[in-house]
Formats: sequence, structure tokens, C-alpha cells
Amino acid sequence: MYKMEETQITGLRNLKNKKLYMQVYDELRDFILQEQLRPGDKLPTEMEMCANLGVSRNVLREAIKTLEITGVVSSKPGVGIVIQEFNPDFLFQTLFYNLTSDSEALLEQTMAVRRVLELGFLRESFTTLLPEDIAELKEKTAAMERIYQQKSEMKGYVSSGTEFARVDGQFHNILYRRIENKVLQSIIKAIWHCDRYHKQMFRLRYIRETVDKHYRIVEALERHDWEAYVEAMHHHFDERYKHDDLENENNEEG
Amino acid sequence: MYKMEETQITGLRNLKNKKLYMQVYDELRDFILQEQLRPGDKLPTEMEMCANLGVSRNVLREAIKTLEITGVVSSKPGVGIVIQEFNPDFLFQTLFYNLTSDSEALLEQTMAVRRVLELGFLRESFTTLLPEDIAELKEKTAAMERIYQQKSEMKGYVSSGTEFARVDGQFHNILYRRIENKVLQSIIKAIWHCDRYHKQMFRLRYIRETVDKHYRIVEALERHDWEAYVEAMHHHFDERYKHDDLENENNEEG
DNA sequence: AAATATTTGTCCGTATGTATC
DNA sequence: TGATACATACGGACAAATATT
Repeated sequence: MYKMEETQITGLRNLKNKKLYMQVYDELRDFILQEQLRPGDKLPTEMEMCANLGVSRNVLREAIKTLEITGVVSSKPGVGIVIQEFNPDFLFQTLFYNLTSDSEALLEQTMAVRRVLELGFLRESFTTLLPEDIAELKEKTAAMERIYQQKSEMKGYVSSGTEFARVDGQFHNILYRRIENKVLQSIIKAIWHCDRYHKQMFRLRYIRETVDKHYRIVEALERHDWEAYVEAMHHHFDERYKHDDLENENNEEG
Repeated sequence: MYKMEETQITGLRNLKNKKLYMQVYDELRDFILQEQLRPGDKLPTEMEMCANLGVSRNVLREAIKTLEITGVVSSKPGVGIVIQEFNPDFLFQTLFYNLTSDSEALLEQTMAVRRVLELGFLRESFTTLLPEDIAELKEKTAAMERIYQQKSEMKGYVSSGTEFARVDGQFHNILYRRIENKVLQSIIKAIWHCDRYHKQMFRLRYIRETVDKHYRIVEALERHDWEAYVEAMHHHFDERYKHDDLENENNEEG
């Protein structure tokens, strides 16, 4: 069936300063890669792997459970250990977990990366966007406008900041979704998740400006005007964090 | 000292469909958040936590080891389990791990992201680099040259492709390490981890060209010539995947 | 400097529950 | 129904690393 011996580093304990369960974890990931295991495929049984790697059941399980908790595999009694479809849930979850705990700086660093990425793929975005995408972008901008109206009238009773961030995320997702690049899309998606936690998101003035910026982007795209698109996108990012003065208009929702 | 009882869900086994080590993992993360543990703070000892949570040491360790492998804590014999500074390395590593296991195309998509990121932060790289960094870059290039020499003489018996990738990764890490952006650094690090699996890495001609490109980059930096640096970096990335013709010079090592 | 206590690292054995045939 | 294969969970034991006295 599976021959772990081939890809196995003979003598796992060669790197003696590294802990065993770490080595086993690395080994297992390499094994999955090198055997090109696909979702649905099964790993050897625990006992087999213990024998092949020459480690105890405990050590192996500490590695396997890490794979399971991070979503790489799923193990069931009586069945075995099955490779799972890639699921970014764990990534996002831990990213927020860490970003929310402290470090405002990290959030800004993340935004700097986002800026470079989006601007770097601007031309590809422009050339791959379809008319239906632009229509959808217009729709999303309208949705943003509605959220703004609700917030300004009802003083934040109805729609939350995270709702606005969600639509904002969808907008940028549309911009880059025609580009055949899962990595780019994953990162943009992940970064959007962080964005939800940005305090700016709950300020009325920030929302107003963001909506306007998106109008400008959509207009440029509708005219199919490359220069204007570039300018609108730069405006979108470069003006974003200029307003450090606090307003305290809308501080509902934590 | 630490009072785990307060944040503990009384009766951990209430959610009977969920596996114990999963529950413990969630429990521990909540505990860290709720107690507001900062980097350097210690968790209770394994035995204490076993008692508080009412689980065996094995189950607890499966959760703890997940926290350790994902970089949340670090455990040492005689010391205990210490909260670590947030480090997104693991997240991006698993992100790219999943993406590269999908298909060949994704590897190129990853490189496209890398190109945009590195070129996007080029100016910041240039302005933050110190003389000692440039010296180190020169050193790394010399190391690459040595690997090339070994490979061309011994036909791949000595140094592996992954060894070359490692040095290449170090080179690019140096370029961007002075920029205060952990996210950027993590992505770059993660990407060269993927690079190890790129088939090009085992081709002699590719290595030769790569070494020359790095020479060019170092020279531009030594002259402190911004224009030349930009050109050298563009050359580095844009020429990278032009040679799709196979040579089969050096196909050792899987 | 040396002995001792503390804490994690690693291994073993056993019983239980679940899926498959 | 029974038998088998497999993961889940528990407990005990000793080794190794570190801290403390």
C-alpha cells in the first residue's frame, strides 16, 4: 500500500536537538507531499507509522493530532486517518486569534502587504475583469451605500462594522477573482478577515470615504479607463489611514 | 497562581460528539485569551492542567503539542510551557503547503505573488539595507557559487537542490529583513519553503543563471545604484521561468 | 560545585468504542 | 451476529533537561 520507508529519513533521530514529535510532524507533512496524497486518501495506520518511523504511539499521535486540529487530516476509529480538502478555517481563526490579542502594528503591516499585492496585480485585474463583474462591483458599492445610510440614520443600531467589512471584502474579491491565482485570492481573503477587526471600520466618516472610493473605482472600470483605475486604486489605499483623529461617532459593537 | 477553574467549562465532556483533545485545545486557547497571558507568561504544569481539566496527560499533550507546533507556546523540560510571541510563519507555511500540494500551476501562482511582493517592497528594501547586510548577501552568493561548483563537478552527489534553495531563501530574507513587516517576511519565508519542491531547483543551468542574477543584485547594491538594483531584481524574476526546455542534467534527489 | 526537586520527553500496556465485513 | 481493524482514552514508569538549594 503506502511505503513510508522510501521517503523516510533513515534514522529519524539524526537531528538530535529537535524534539521527536516535531520531527515526526515534519516527516508526515513531507510524506503527504511526496506521495502526493489527495483528499480522501488514507495515511497508514498509527501502528504502521510507529513501526516505520521507529517512534512510540504517543509521539506519533502528538504529530497526527496537530495535523487533525489544523485540518490537514481527519481520523476516525475503525476507519483510519484520511486526508482532508484544504480548509482555510484554521488559518483565519488563528490569525485573528493572534491579531486581536494585541499588536496594532501587525494590522498595519498586513495592510501594507495587501496594498502591494492589490496594486501589483492591478493590470491583471483590469484585463481579466468581465462586464458582469463590473456590474457586480457596482451592486456591492450600492450595498455599501445602503449600509452607510442605515448607520448614519440609526446611529449604528442596524448594521455592524463587520457587515460593511464583509461587503468590502467581497468587492475586492471580485476585482481579483478572474486572475487564476489561488494564492493571491487566499491572502486577500485572509487579510480581509483581519480588516474586520480594524477600529476604523466602525467610524462613520471612514465608511463614507470608503464608499466614495469604491464609486470612483467602479466608474473608472465602467469607462474602461486604465489610467483612472490606477489612480482610483492608489487613492483607495494611500488615503486609507490618514484620518487618525478620533470622532467617536459610532463606537458600538466590539 | 493560575486559576484554570474559573475559565474552565465545568464538565469538559458535555459536548460528547467532539473529541476530547479538540475540546482541550479550544479550552487552552480560551484560557490564554481570558487570562490575558502575554509572551513569556507560563501555563500551569501539565499535571496541574490534567487535574483541572480532568483528562489524562496524553490527551492534554496532544493539545499542548498542537499549540507548540503552531507556535503559540514553547515547552522545555524543567521550565514549563511558555507563551510565545505571535509568529505567522506556521500559518503561511501551511497555507502554501496546501496550495503546492494541489498542482504544478499553483507553484507558479505562488511565484507570481512572490514577484509582486518583492518588487513592491523594493524601495523599502533598498533604503533600509545596511552595509553589513550587503556583505552578507555577497557571502550568500559565494555560497551559491560553491554549491554550483560542487554540483557541476560531482554531478549532484554532494549538495542537494534543497540546500541551494535554502541559501537562496536566506538571500531574499536578508533583502527584506530590515523592513519592519513580519507579514511580508513570513510570506517570503513560506514561499522559499515551497521553492524546495520546484523541479527547476535540480537543474544545473537554472542554478548557474540564478547565481549570476544574485551577483548582479549584489553589485548594484554595493554601488548603491537604485536603478541598477531595480533592473537586477526585475531580471531576477522575469527571466526565471523562460527555460521550459528540459535538459535532464541533474535529476537526482526526489 | 554538587545534590535534589521540578517539569517535560518518551515509551509501554490495557481497556473501550466504532466502523467494516 | 460475530470477528477484525482501528482510533480513543487512561495510567504508570523512567529518561532527560532545567532549576533550585
